[in-house]
Amino acid sequence: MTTAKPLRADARRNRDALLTKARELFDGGCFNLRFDDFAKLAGVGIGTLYRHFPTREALAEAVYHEEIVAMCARAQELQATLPADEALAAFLRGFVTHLDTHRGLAQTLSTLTATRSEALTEGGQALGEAVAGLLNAAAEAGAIRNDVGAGAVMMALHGICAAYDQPECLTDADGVITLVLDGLRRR
Amino acid sequence: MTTAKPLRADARRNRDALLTKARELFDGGCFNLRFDDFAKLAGVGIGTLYRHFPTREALAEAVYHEEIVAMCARAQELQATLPADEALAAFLRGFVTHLDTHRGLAQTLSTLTATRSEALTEGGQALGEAVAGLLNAAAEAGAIRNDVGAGAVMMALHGICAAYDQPECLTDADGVITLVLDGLRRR
DNA sequence: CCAAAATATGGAGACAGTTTCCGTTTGTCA
DNA sequence: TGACAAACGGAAACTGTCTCCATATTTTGG
Repeated sequence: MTTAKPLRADARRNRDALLTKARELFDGGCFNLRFDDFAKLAGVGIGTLYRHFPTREALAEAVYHEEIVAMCARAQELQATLPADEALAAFLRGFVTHLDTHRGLAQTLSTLTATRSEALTEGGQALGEAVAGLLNAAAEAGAIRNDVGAGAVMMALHGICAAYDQPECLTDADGVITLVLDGLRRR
Repeated sequence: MTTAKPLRADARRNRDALLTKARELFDGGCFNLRFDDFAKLAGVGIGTLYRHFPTREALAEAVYHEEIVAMCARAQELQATLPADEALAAFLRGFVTHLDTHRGLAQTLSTLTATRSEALTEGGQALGEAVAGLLNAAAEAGAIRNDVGAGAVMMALHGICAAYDQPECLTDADGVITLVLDGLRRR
């Protein structure tokens, strides 16, 4: 999935420039900038922009994808260095923190990707698997119940992402995580 | 908020036709139908459509608003007829059920309203207050903890709404509700 | 019941953002 | 270094959105 296409040097350069600029603008909260202006801002022609990212959503997806990959890596890392239940808690809390430091990005991505796409579902799945890994490990260690799946936890996270524009959200986000962790604890 | 404008007979008729058609189409999953085609479908001119609902989002909001009003009424009713903790549980479970029977609508509304608006926030607040009412009653009755606010529960619900397009969602949605209810229980 | 006033209608056309297309430029490989 | 392939840029065509106003409908008051 990562290979299969040896991109020409300038093409890669442009693609990266677009992606970088996109992340920057998205993080700043610009989600409906004119598409051709965006090309200008990134220093490439409109045609080039379109060749790399046929739609506004494709661009968002690419950024989103990078984000997911980083998240999954983090899950892996935590799982390898902490006890199962701590890894799970750390991941979930870290998720909220990350979101909080990239509010703009989160908000923009959730807006821009509202029209569900294949790539998006796929990304969600990848993240879901990472969460499932954390949950399974904790369940096997006897630290949490095993009758509620990773999908449920993903939904809760999704809720946090989706709501990330209200003022008091950090408190509420923490509340959700608390509810999820407490709800998961074997009683 | 409900009064203040005695609408002319034909105006009301057209408005209702638009709203009804919108609900029907949204429920069927059509969220990016051409706006002028939509007008034709509802049997009115484009100008009329625009006069009543200046944007696509305004239309979505109107439908969303009706939905919220119904939800709030339900909360009120449950609260009046059941013990606090049962009312809360019934409301949350009912929420999922309702969503499940109107998948298309839920999905469309969440897509269409991704660009947050004032009216939307307002609607969310109304629903949030209804949930807060249920929570407070249950907390006072000593059935649940009181250190997690309604906002957190709202976020979880939001997550359920937002994720409502995956195949296995009912199970996961139930999982979320279970986690929330168990997480809320005083330990 | 009718005329005047008020309100609403519809859709042609102006407009803005999107997307295609192709002549030119840049990179690659032998 | 030359020839070929890949990528570039942006003018122009296209597509959906939204405005505007002459026409039609409803309401009001005499």
